[in-house]
Amino acid sequence: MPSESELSDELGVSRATVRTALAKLAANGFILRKQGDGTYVNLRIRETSAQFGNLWDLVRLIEGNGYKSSIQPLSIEQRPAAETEALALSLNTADSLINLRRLFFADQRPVSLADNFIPSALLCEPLESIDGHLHIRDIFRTYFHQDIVFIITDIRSTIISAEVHRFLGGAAGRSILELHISFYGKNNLPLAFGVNYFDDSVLRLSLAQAWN
Amino acid sequence: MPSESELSDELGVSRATVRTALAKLAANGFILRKQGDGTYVNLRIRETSAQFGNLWDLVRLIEGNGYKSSIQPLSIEQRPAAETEALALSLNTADSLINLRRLFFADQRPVSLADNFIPSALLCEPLESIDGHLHIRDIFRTYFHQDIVFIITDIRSTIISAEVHRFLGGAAGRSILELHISFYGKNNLPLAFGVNYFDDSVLRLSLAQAWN
DNA sequence: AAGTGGTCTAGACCACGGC
DNA sequence: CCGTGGTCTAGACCACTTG
Repeated sequence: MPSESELSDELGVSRATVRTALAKLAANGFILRKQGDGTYVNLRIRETSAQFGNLWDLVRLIEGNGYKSSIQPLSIEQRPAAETEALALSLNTADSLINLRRLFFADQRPVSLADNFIPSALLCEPLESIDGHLHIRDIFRTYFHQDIVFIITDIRSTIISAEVHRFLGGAAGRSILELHISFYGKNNLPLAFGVNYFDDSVLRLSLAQAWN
Repeated sequence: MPSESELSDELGVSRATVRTALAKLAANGFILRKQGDGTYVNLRIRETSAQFGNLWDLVRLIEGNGYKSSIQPLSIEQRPAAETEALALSLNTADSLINLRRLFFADQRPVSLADNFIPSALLCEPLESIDGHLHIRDIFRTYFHQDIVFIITDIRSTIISAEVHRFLGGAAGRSILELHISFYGKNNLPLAFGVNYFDDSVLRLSLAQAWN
């Protein structure tokens, strides 16, 4: 690629501006930079399905693989928290939580069963008004008046359970990815905990990383 | 956290310098920033085992989980490439490649079997001189005179095979993570292809991401 | 030696959030 | 309204790679 000075001349902006733009491209793996050498285009980036910014955003991941995404809400229930759920959400056992269960499709094919657990105490609108088709980000904005600031994801491997198999289909007893996602808002407040059963035989989860 | 202006005053540097430093912290999830609001410390970052820069760097991942890492070389062989291997490395079928097989330990416990495939044509030193205890980065520097510039990783889930089970132990028939890693050098040149069988019951693979 | 990206300064204005 | 981070300018020097 042209050097920073060439770009700033051609585009009529300062070199600092060019640098911030190139830094964003480099952070997502689109270009590779080396001091004293130059800036190079990553020709393999199209072989990946995710970038760091959108990782674990199922909708973008499905569409990054070239499919059309859709969400089917399965159930929205309110019930007392089990011990592990309470722990993840900093709740007391038996505090009320909302369990939102949804199925994500790539084209017409189910690729992920997502279970989300949210403390009932955070709800600002009637439970019945929740639209399960929305992106989790918009669900929090609209019905909980909270912004998701960051998430922490655990990646695990598991054998598909009979219950999950009912929704995802395919071979029984095969292994799938299990992503445990903790959602946090401002002040490091736990907003939700999610378990995603993710069929990696349908959807590739791949990403590029610069090394060193 | 203090604002950018406060930091630049207190530290006696320009605001631009403060910004580049904070940007690096934010990219790795250590701090969270919001325009018009402020900069906040991510109190949960210690619960993660990986940052974006060191993801899929097994040595750092093992030590990030609090273990001591060690590498046991199992075998270094030279043989013709099978079809899938040739495809991944842009070789012709039956071109010679080097198969480096190693076992990674966390403390004394095996956590990952790593198979790496490298075109023989890239080798610059005698095959026998290769030290299998080294980091893959140093193996390429020393024996192939190449720098790894970026990698692309596929994350999959699989049932542990009898062969892998011999090395990793644990319950037979359980599911593990299978990471397919392509290593690239300058000019988007494929340097190597690796398959990592990764026991996620021993080592947590978790990371933080800012959202939006 | 020449050119690259990396770091840095000392200013300026803008978009956004909270009060 | 004020303070925050986001963007931008027009310079400067340094560290590194390559021919």
